[in-house]
Amino acid sequence: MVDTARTRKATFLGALRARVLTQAVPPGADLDEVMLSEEFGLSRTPLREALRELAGEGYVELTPNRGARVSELGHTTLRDFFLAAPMIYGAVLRLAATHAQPSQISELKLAQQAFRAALAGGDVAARALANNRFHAMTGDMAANIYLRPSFNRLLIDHARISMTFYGDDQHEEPNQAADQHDAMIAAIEAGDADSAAALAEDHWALSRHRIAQFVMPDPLSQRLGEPIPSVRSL
Amino acid sequence: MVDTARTRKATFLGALRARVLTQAVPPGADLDEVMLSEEFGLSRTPLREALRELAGEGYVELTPNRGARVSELGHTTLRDFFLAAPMIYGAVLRLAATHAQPSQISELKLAQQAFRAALAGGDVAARALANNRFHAMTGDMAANIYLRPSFNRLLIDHARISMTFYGDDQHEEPNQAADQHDAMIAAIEAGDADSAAALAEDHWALSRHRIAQFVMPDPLSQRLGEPIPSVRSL
DNA sequence: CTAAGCCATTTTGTATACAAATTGTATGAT
DNA sequence: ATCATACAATTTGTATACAAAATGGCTTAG
Repeated sequence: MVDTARTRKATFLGALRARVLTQAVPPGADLDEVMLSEEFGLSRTPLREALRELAGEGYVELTPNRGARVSELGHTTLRDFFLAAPMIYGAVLRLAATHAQPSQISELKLAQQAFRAALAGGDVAARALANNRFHAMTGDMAANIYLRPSFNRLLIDHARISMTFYGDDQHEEPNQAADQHDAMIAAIEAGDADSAAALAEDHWALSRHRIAQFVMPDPLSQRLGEPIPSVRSL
Repeated sequence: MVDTARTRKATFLGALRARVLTQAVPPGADLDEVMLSEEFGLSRTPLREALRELAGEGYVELTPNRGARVSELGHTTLRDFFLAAPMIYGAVLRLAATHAQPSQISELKLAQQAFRAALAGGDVAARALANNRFHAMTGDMAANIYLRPSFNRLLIDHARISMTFYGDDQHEEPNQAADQHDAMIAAIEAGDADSAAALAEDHWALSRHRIAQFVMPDPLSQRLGEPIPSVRSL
C-alpha cells in the first residue's frame, strides 16, 4: 500500500481511536495539533479535519480557540453510563437478532475468537479493543441509524472504563463476559430477540456490579489493602 | 457585532442546520464547497471543518472524494425512527423531570410560548424550528451525554419528517402537540418522571398515527383525492 | 510582597495555492 | 451503434503562509 497523505490521515484516525479506547491518551489530555501533525506526517489542515470527525464520534471534545482534548470521563459519567447502557444495548441486541445477515454473524464469530485469544494473551489493551470490536459489530447488525451514535459513544467509554477498573488484575469476569458473548451469538443466530435483549442487560449487570465493588467495596467484608473479591454470582 | 470570519462560520453552521431541518435543502442534496464558501464569505478550509462538525451531528453525510450531502431520509428511516424514538425520548423526558434546573424550566416555557406563536403564525418552517427548539431543550435538561447524540439525531429527522407530512395542510395535531408540551412542562416542573415518560410516548404515538395515516390511508373510508382525515382520538 | 498590565511566545483559525482524484465528454475501434 | 479509452474539466484533498487569539512571563505600581 502506498504511503500517501490520505493513508496517513486514515492511520491517524485509527491510531487516535485506539489510543483513546485504551487510555494510552487519558481523558482530558490536551491534543497538540503541531505535535500530532509531525508524528503522523500530515499538515495541520487534514489533521484538524480528522479531529472534527473524532469529535463527532465522541472521542475528543473541541473548545473554540482552545483546541482539542480527549473526552472527559467525569464524576457523573458512571451514573449516566449505567442509566443509558442497558436500555440502548438491549435495544441494539434486540434489533441485531432481528436483522443480522449471515455474513455478519460469521464476522461476529471471528471477532469473538479474537476476543478469546486476547483474553488468553493477557494484554489489557488488546482485550479492550477486541471486546470493543465485538460489540461494535452488534451495533452494525442492528442497523438503526438512530441508535448507532449513542451506542458508539457508550462503547468508547465502556472500553475506557474497562481499562480503568479491570486493568490491573486477573479476574474471572472476562471469561464470564466471553461466555455471554457466545450466548449472544447463539441468540442472534436463532433470531431470538427477547433472549438477546436479556443477555445484553445481564452483560451490563456484570459490569455494573464489578465496578460498584471497585468504587464502593463492601465495608463489612473488606479490609484496607486487601484485593477486591471477584464476583461469583449475581 | 463585527463580521469576522469566525462569526461567518457560526452563521454558516446555524444557517445550514436550519435549512436541513426545514428541508430548504432536501435530503440527499449535494453540498458544493465552493458555492457555499462564496455564499457565506468563507474560504474552503473553515467551511470543510464546519461540514465535518455537521456530519458529526448528523445533518450531513461525508463520502471520501465525493463531498458532502444532506443526510438521507431513506425508505427504512420511518421504521427505524419509530422504533427508537419512543424509547429514547421516554428516557430523555424521564431524566429531564429528574434533573431539570429552575432556569431551564423557565427557558422551556419561553420556548413553548414561541412554539404557540409559530402555530398561530402558520409558517410551517417556523413551526418545525420552534418545535425542534422545545424538544432540544428537554434534551439539555436530561443532561446525559450518552442519550444526547441519538436524541439530537432523532430531532433532526423529526423536524424533516414533520415538514414532509404535516407541511401542506392545517390540522388539529399541532394544537394537540402544543397541549402535550404543556403537560410535559407540568410533569417536569413537578419532578414526575413517570408522567413525563408517559407523555413522551403519547407524543410519538400522535406523530406515528398521523404519519401512518398519510403513508397508508385507511382503504375502507378513504377515496382517491379526498383529503386525509385528521386524528381525533388515539 | 502582591497584583495588575503589557509584551513576547505559543497556539489556534483562516486564506490561498497546489496536488490528486473523480466525472463527463469526445474520439475511435469493434 | 455500442463500448472502451483517453483526455479535459470539475471537484475534493493537502500543504504552506499568514492572521488572530490565548497563554505565560516580565515589569512596575501599590
